[in-house]
Amino acid sequence: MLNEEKRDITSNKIVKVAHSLFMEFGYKAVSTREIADVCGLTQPTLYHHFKNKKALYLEVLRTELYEMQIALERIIRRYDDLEQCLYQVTYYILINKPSSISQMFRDIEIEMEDQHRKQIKKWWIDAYQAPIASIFEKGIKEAKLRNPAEFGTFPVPSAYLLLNLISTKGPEQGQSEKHAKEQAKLYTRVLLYGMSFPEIRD
Amino acid sequence: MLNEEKRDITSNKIVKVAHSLFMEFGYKAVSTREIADVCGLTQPTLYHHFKNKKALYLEVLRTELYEMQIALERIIRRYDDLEQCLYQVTYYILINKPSSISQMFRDIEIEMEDQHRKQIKKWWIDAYQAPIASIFEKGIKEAKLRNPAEFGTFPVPSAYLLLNLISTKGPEQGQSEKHAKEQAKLYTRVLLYGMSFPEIRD
DNA sequence: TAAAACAATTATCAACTGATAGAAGTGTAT
DNA sequence: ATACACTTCTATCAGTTGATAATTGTTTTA
Repeated sequence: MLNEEKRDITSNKIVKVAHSLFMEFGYKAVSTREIADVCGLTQPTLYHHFKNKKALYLEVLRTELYEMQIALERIIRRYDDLEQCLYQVTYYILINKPSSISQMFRDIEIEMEDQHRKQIKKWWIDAYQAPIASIFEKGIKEAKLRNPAEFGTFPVPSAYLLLNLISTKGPEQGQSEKHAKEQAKLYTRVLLYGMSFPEIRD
Repeated sequence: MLNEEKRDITSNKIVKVAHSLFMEFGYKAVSTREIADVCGLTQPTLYHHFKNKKALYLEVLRTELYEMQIALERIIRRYDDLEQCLYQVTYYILINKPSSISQMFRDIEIEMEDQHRKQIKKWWIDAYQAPIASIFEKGIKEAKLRNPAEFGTFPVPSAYLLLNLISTKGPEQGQSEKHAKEQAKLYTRVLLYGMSFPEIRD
């Protein structure tokens, strides 16, 4: 095996393992030794591949957010119907991000320095905010959604409404594969149509 | 000053400080020395008032959740109208819990042992889930909300819909006092009436 | 094949973690 | 005033943290 390949393989494995650990337990709660152990490596080896723990976390975020951006843009391109599109996006995030978004926010806010935060924010906007906001923007243009000026549902805040619904995991909500479909359906329906009886809206 | 008073004062201060630190940075990221420093005490003093770090965290949760329970029950008793009640509850949580709920979930899930988790879950249900679910239950009984069997909006899942909307804080949402009112209004309206044009609902 | 480049190791570091023991100080009660 | 209870302190512990230096072994290149 070439050294170049070897390096890539190891680096990718580290990033992959670090990703799952960081997202589940948070930046501070995961030690570099834990990551190395799961990878079958010794801890100093991580420092051969990444400058320090923060650099590794940054790389985790970069790959994570880039993959999400590609996936969401593909879904949005594929589905033209507003409700269908929202459902697919919601389902994809539910399946692929088991409760990692809020953890991410905290770690970015607390553990990262300003210089990195700006870079991460850019990645975040490209990956989540912009794609999802574009769905709502289209819905508004096509007059399928309420007047944002009256209801406060501008594209970007609307994107966060959806993301908030998705991202927090309650103390007893497991995320099975079929349950995710039901949840995605519920989220999109409530977001679009609300919980009240349509007949008695004043 | 009586020794008894002194002890209570110190204990309360520790709990109060620990509360703000734990909720902002998470259980693992906050050291007992940090808590002691903010209290103007030395670290071993904490161990005179609490058996260990976990016991302190438990006490923090207990007081926090109990206060929330009292407050929510009071609000629900006061406001009879569904929308008004949801708005007030949302506003209260937004003001008093700056993004601490999701952090709490994580810490309970990850850092606590099973025996404590069950106790905490009970506190949680009494403080958040049951009161908020009761609002939706009433709305369903009064036929102000959709048929849960068709829409999936049973009282308890509905409560989590609201809590999810409230609890996650995006990467750029500050929580000023006036902004909280707008946000609370937006959340309740969207939850009840949805984002779509009422006219073109099929 | 020799040497240069590279990956991964062992050994180690200072700083920090939660936690304990025992002394010192402070207030209470007889 | 003396004895006691209680609060807080200093000193210290073993374990863990992120990080570095020097070494070993492997691969690539000349």
